Amino acid sequence: MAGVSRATVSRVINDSPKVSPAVRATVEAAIAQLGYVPNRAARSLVTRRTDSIGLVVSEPEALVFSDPFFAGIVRGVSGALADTSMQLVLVIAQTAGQRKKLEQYVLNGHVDGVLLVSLHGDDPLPAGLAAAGVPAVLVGRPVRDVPLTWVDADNRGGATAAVRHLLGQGRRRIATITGPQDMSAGVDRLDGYRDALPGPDAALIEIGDFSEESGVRAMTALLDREPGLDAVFAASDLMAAGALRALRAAGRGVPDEVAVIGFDDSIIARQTDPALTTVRQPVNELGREVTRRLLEMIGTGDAPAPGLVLPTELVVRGSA
Amino acid sequence: MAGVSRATVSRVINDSPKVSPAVRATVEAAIAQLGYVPNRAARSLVTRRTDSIGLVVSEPEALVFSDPFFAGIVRGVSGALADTSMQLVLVIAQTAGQRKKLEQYVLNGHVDGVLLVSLHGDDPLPAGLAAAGVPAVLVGRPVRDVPLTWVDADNRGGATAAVRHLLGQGRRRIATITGPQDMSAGVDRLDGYRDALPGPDAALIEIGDFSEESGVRAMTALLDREPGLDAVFAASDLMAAGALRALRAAGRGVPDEVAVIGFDDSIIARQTDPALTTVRQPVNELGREVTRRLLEMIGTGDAPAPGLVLPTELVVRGSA
DNA sequence: TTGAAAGCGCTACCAT
DNA sequence: ATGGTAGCGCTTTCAA
Repeated sequence: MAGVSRATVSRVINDSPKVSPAVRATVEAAIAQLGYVPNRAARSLVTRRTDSIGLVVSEPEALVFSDPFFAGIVRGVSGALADTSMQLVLVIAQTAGQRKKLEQYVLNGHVDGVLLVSLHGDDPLPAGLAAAGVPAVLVGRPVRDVPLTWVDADNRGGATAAVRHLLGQGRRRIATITGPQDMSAGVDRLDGYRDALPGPDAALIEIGDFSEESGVRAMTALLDREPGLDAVFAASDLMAAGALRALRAAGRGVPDEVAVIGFDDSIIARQTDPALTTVRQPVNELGREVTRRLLEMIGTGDAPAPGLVLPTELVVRGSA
Repeated sequence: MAGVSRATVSRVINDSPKVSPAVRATVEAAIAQLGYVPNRAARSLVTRRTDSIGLVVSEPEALVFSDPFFAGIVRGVSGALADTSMQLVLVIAQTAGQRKKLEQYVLNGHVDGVLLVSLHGDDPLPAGLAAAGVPAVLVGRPVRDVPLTWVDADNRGGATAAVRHLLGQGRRRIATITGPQDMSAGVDRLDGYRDALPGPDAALIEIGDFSEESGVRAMTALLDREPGLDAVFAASDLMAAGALRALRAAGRGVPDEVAVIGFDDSIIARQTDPALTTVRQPVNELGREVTRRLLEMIGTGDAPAPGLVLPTELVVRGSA
């Protein structure tokens, strides 16, 4: 229609500098009129790029999706991808079989790069990706050392700020309900708690899994063991909500008798009674930043930059 | 490696019946040993299929992601896709420009089929897809008639059940906070309310947008207009939570003075004080079923089956 | 600055 | 039941 060769059309589409302005205009007009859209598969076949990135959630628990954290990440990622021609492929593996397929899929160049979310310490995927040279960025600091970039919220600092807030209110027996210790978010938030409390008491630490039920269980155990506690820092809002419930069941007043702080500033933090004092993470920025890094890696093929920690912020509400 | 031609390998991979068992075994062994995975782009180029479906969220509000409803859908969809070779592509369009790109993307065969979520009445996309013959299934009944299949929860029945529950408790001035009236979930839940209340009073109806803030606003307006109301049915848990807050601010006791029922049975329903009586939707099944339908349409190219309504269930907690 | 043509890896048709 | 091979739509040399 434009009276030029396929090669020229291709150059126009790919913004090649060596096309005369006149020809470019003609071709663009033809493209517009025909509503022509390049065939992705054909292009992909020759360029060996797929123009898509995978958001990989390799997590046995179905929990992740309901998690506001994940929702924020998706929003950030998709926002950063919006004015790109990149597509977002959601790759989810819950069973062992699916994880195997996932690995093959990702390692075989079906996506140009990978964003890894909700990593557990024993997951072999990051190392595999790094070894295979697949561009990949982690959402959250890896527990074990991996030659991949990552972006994380300042979990440790946020936890410390939370505990200091409790100390500042005169609380002296401050317990904590941790996240899973095979995830950096779990480890770091516990480390932050320890930072603020020199010589912490092991009896004041109970391990949870971020879920509300685990919060109930942990709080119950803590009250049993340490009836004199006057505050608790939970490593997730969900666990804090569970703790609230257990405290109510035990007849303890919040925040008078026991102060409670959560983590995430998720939507439930404002619904509990009293509303949760909590630590906000910049989830959107996190999603944006991991995407930016991944796109850069894909573009330049460059070595991974060092990890980046984004600041967290204490949000004070009624529970502490 | 197997000592056969590419054609035979292709037949093995595509489960062609005309391959001798012996050869098939040899080829499969070679495939396993080489870790060979077919190139998706090349295959796509010749088959004109992409082996991926799009989950299209064409919604100006960022709200959707935080919505537990959406999370459940994603889980259902990805579950139904798990033992398939289909990939899930998340297509999100928030701005007008993105919506335009989305339309082109989808209409140009970049996915084999489309799942549409969170549809507003004025969205031209469903009709466009139907006209273009792109397999598509709607999550939720369309407001305007569209020649596409859909699967929805029984919003109307659920709302009726909720209001009947209130009537059964002796409530007589039952107000409602509706969802947006350009979405079927908003319309149907209002219709269900009307079904249970012969000759409803327009003063008892206030329109919201599913968000918590709109719940606060609507409840405040209702109290202002109808101080004598003794119950309110909100078309979402978020709005119910907002209503709870407004009621507390107004000094009304829940459920004694005013009973409250929400919709969705989302995670916040158990966190509010009192916990929300609400209507549960089978989100997971919804996701599964739309996916099943889409896969069938893609497979057979068949005409759309009639819409399907999945039952909802009243979950009684403290607020009513 | 433009065009001709080779091939990307696969499937599907036609032979055998 | 198997192999040979054309060709899917595009990008990218290489020539002109």
